[in-house]
Amino acid sequence: MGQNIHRRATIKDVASAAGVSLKTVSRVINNEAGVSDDLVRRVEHAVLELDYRHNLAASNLRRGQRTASIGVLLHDLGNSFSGTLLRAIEDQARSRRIAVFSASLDDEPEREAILATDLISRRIDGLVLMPTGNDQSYLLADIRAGLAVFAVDRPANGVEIGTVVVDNAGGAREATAHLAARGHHRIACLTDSDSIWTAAQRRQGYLDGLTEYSLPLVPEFAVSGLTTADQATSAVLTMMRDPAPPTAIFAGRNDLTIGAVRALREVGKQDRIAVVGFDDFPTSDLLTPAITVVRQDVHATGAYVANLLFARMEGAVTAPERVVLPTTLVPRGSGELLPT
Amino acid sequence: MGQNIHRRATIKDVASAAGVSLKTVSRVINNEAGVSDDLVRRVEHAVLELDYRHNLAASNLRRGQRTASIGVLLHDLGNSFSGTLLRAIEDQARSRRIAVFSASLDDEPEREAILATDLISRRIDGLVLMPTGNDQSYLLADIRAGLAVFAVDRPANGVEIGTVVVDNAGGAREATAHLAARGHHRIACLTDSDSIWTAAQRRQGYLDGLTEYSLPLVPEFAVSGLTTADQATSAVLTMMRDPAPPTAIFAGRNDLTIGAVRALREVGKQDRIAVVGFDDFPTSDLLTPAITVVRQDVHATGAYVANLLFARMEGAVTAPERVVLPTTLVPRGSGELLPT
DNA sequence: CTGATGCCTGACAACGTTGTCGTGATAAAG
DNA sequence: CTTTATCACGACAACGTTGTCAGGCATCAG
Repeated sequence: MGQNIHRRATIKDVASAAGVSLKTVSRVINNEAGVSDDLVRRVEHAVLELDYRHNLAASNLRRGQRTASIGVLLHDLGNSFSGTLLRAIEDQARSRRIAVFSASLDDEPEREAILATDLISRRIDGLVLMPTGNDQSYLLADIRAGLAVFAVDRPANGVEIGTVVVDNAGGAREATAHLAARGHHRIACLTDSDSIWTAAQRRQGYLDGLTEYSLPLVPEFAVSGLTTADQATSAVLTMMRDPAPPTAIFAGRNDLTIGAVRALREVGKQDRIAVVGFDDFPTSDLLTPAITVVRQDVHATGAYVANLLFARMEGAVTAPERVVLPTTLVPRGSGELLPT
Repeated sequence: MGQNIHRRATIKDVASAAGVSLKTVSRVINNEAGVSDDLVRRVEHAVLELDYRHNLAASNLRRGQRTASIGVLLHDLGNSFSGTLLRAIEDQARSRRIAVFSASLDDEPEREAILATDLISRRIDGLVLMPTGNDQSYLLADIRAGLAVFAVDRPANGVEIGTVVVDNAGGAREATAHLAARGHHRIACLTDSDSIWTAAQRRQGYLDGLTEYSLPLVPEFAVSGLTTADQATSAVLTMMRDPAPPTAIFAGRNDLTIGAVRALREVGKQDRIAVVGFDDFPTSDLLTPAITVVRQDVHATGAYVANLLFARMEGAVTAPERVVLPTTLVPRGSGELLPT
């Protein structure tokens, strides 16, 4: 039943307790054939007796190569987007008994490099990365050494790696067109900093939508650099003071959508200004009006990239390609309000 | 600049490239004093030349003991509760350069044991666990061997370990009292299965609240075993068909709250039936009426348990105790509706 | 010039495990 | 009864790293 010593039992301890050699214990632990039933029993008994726990690090060292672990570096594990991605990847990892290291990058390139190299020191077999810096070439040598790396949500730079993204520009274009088709001429656009690839793509899609309907771009209504819901709220409040304010808003991320809705509530215009948001959120159907969104299937994205990763880890040789998953516009009310 | 070989460089390779001994390379890598500037330069050059990456597994094996990694086993990394906990723990880990393994348990005891022992094989130094099974005694030997373990959100069984929970019963009691104080006599209660500790605690708090106001328990209104929002919706719809339906609802988890709100919308009673939910959610202020909730500070909980864990890992010796963090009732409207 | 002192450096063993190979015993075949 | 094949088991080295210790060299005091 274990003793009070602090040192953990090793196969050496198990071996002497069972009166066999190291190698025999190793064989029993790894379910190798060719050990008599009697010895198997004695070893198993000693294992329980000494609370022996296999040391995977030592095993991996000796066996070389694989550690059956991967790293997942995303924007912020606390938000539902990254959380859902992580969960989807984890589900694929579980069935293969692969352990998952995860961490948040918070859009800090330096952190990305530190965390990635730390994980590489731990000899992860694979890495799913939501690139933050504009240079991932530090991964080159490790990729050559056999590390499987895939980018998700955004492309990487300086390395040719497989990438899974959604059709940000297409979804944003569709959202904008959806509004324009209903007669809106002054459509605002809220996005995060252009240095964030998804934000830039969505803004571009918005511009495409305007072009498609021959609508002029009103620079004051196309605000980028919005990081938080609160910033979106004040941006919208500012616009609403314009003599000819927008009659519709395209919000480039769910927190910005929420910020925009708060602003419209504040000025009592939530039933008159149309809103389409990029990215769904749990209670979007419960707001009044319910929020029309461009939905991306985050879980599917995670599952997709995980499958690519594990296939590569299991030996598949594929050229690095960019997979673009589709988005879906979900009309719920807010996006179907007509201009007043 | 690296070659096309697949084998990774080891300090041995670096040593021969730099024309020094293994040990000197090791010294340079670990920033140990007592190496001449000339050799340091030569070694550093060889390190870059060969794309050498330190092998932490081998290092840990030799150094014994610590791996500077922890495990975090929570209910579901994809939901915001677990996600926020993970993020809070990760933030504490980061500053200590500790890597985090994480996984979801989905309330499956078997999975808990498998994942925990897998992580122990990898010699994690610490573990934060949201216990799922009713027996965590399998951790006993590892705790004796020095593994730091803390439970979060729910207590563990079969082991005496430090635990951080919120005042589920107190918060639920307060919510119920809040409604009763406004004249509600028929208050419904929606909770998950009693086998889930938090659910049972919240139900108990509800019962305490009824007792405090000398209200009778109407069994049909106190529904447990609700797992999903949809189940909450249908439970509420059923109640609403009662000749004397509840005038207020206490929902024991945020998804159940959302399910209840959907049901009330469906029967057009969202402005007449009061609702208080346990656990806040992002848009609770944007619904009409805005939802009154009992809030727990999930990030603080995670930070708290992480600090306990790291303090223990750094040598603090503390008796296993249960920390109960407070909850806050946030009135927003739905909980202040008066009985009709 | 000798001995002591200090600084660099490297040889070696060890961490816990497993692959390789050899040994002895037993069984099957001649 | 001898030869060969088969089987169970163990000795040993190695995975990549670092702690220990000893040796070489230069410096400095006597």
